Amino acid sequence: MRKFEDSLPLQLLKAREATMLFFRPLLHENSLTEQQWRVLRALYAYKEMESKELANRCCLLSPSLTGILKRLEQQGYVQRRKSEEDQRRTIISLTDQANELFQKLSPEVEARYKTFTDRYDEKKLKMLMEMLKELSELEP
Amino acid sequence: MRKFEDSLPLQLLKAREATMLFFRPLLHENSLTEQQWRVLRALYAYKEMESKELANRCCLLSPSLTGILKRLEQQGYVQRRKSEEDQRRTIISLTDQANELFQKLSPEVEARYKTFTDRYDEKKLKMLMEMLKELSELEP
DNA sequence: TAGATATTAGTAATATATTAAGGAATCTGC
DNA sequence: GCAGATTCCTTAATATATTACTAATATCTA
Repeated sequence: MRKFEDSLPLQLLKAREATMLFFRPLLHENSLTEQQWRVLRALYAYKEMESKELANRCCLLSPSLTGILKRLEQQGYVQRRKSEEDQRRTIISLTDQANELFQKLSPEVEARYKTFTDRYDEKKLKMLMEMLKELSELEP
Repeated sequence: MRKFEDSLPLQLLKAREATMLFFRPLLHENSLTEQQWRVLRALYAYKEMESKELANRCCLLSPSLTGILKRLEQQGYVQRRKSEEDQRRTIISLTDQANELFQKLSPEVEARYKTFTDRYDEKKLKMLMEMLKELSELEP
């Protein structure tokens, strides 16, 4: 078997961890988990979404999303309503409070992104993103 | 702020998920979680290790490792002993039963790895691994 | 249109992730 | 030698991950 360190899933995990070190402190200062932030960002980009689409975009399973949304709702960041056409579907959107949070955090997020790209060349980053995208589209 | 899909942590997560789709069914057939398998592989590669080193290599935090080791011990795959020199340290190693598991699983793991490299060019994979390694060595 | 099937969100149970805090063993400076 | 700091592992509490299952609704088919 290949060497332990040559495991691709392990290296992806380590790379992700190293990247998050740049951003996690900022989230933590604002009492947000990584997953909560992912959900908020997706909703900020797409305005409103059904639960299932949100889970797919955020790479979350629906039982996880259920709990995350419950807590985000308690914190006043998201709201839910039932779809008119299909009563099974729930449509989720951001509150004004969440939009205000984005106004407040965006500059700092970008600043930390710059700190990151100061250390990891942007051209290399772009190439990496393309390779990752291709990888993520594979199917067994 | 950048587009939601341009988030590097998200793409790393998706790439990892896509990769695991090749291997997870095999682990599941053998009642192993991803993390349990990571620990077993590390121990297989390094024979025996202290708890702390094991956690570092596997990218796990020690409270998680405590539970994982407890369950692996119950399943008969690992054994623990106290270090002679330093009574705080626990040294972990594989049982014979775990080594037998590797004999049984190795061929199938390699087969699935080949299925993977049939779809994702090995030269590209090598380049990707190098970029990931560089990324994982960054510090904020 | 009744009845089978599929889809969506959610619940339940267990495993892991994360932060904080704990006890025991070791080290350090004095 | 010893008080205080440090290190290692563990527990506690909460959040998330994963699989299996359920309830409600929607769709399809005979």
